[in-house]
Amino acid sequence: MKIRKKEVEHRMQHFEQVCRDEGIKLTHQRIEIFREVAQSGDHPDADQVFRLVRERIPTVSLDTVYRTLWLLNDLGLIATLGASRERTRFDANLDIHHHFVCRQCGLTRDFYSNDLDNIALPETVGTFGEIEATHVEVRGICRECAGMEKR
Amino acid sequence: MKIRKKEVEHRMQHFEQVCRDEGIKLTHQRIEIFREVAQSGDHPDADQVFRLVRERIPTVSLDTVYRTLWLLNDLGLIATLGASRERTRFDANLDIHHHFVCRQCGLTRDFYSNDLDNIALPETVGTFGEIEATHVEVRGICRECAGMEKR
DNA sequence: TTTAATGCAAAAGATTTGCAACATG
DNA sequence: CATGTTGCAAATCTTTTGCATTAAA
Repeated sequence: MKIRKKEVEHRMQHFEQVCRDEGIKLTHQRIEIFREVAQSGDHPDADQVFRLVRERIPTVSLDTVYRTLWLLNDLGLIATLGASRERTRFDANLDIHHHFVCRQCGLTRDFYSNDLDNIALPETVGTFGEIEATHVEVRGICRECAGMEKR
Repeated sequence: MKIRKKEVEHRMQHFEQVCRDEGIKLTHQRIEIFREVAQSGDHPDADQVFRLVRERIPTVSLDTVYRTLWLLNDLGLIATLGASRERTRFDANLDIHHHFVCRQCGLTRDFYSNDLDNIALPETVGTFGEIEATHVEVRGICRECAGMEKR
């Protein structure tokens, strides 16, 4: 899935602006790495970005791709899906439930809500495939990481 | 966070029943590995389970923990959080949006909904920490994996 | 020209696999 | 007792890091 040209251009401009503001050098590699993520609607992983960028810059290295993706993430120019940088976590709670996840330490708490269990989805979603489960993920900062327990 | 004893016992019984039904041997290791996940409300990763189980079975190995966790997952006795077995994926879409994720191939599609952007959360969630973002994750099987495009 | 960024190679980390020894049903 | 399961060690795969070289501002 490709993002339309107009939107990609807009994202590129925002990226260049932020880099200039932050005093971050606009290298050939960074521009192409950002462009690949910006024009893809497929939420690629580091290796996929690497392969795509390599078509245009054959000498690019995988570690530069990793460094750049995390840099872009820290600059708020891109985001990670799900609980990033985390390993797979397991859960024996098989009841329908939802999650609060701390973006700092990864702490995850279950919560329940009949309202959320029954939320209506837009029809578009049905066109993607067969829906099996819907769950709400709340991201934030837990009490401990926020220093709330000290007050 | 610990799950209450009654619920843990219930989970253990279900686990033993499923194993018997499936002809899967109830080894000392499997029982303790399942017990650790069943009694933890912290959604541990493989290494955390390994450390906990090792306190009771000092000779247990990490690879047995991995094998067992995936077995339990395949049996539907436990689940993984987020897009399991997947690497970190990146997204340049910074607008508020939600995701449809195929549990088979990992395909991820964005969708939008004002209703979902503004869902009300139960008060309990606020007690976990500071809420920053709420997003809905729909899990299912995409058209291609379901073989829907062939019909 | 100055400083930050890259590529390389190696290290570190996480997860998986082959196989002989062992425990369960 | 037969077969599935374990532990070990090694392999594999992913991600990160140190450092000399190179390129951006």
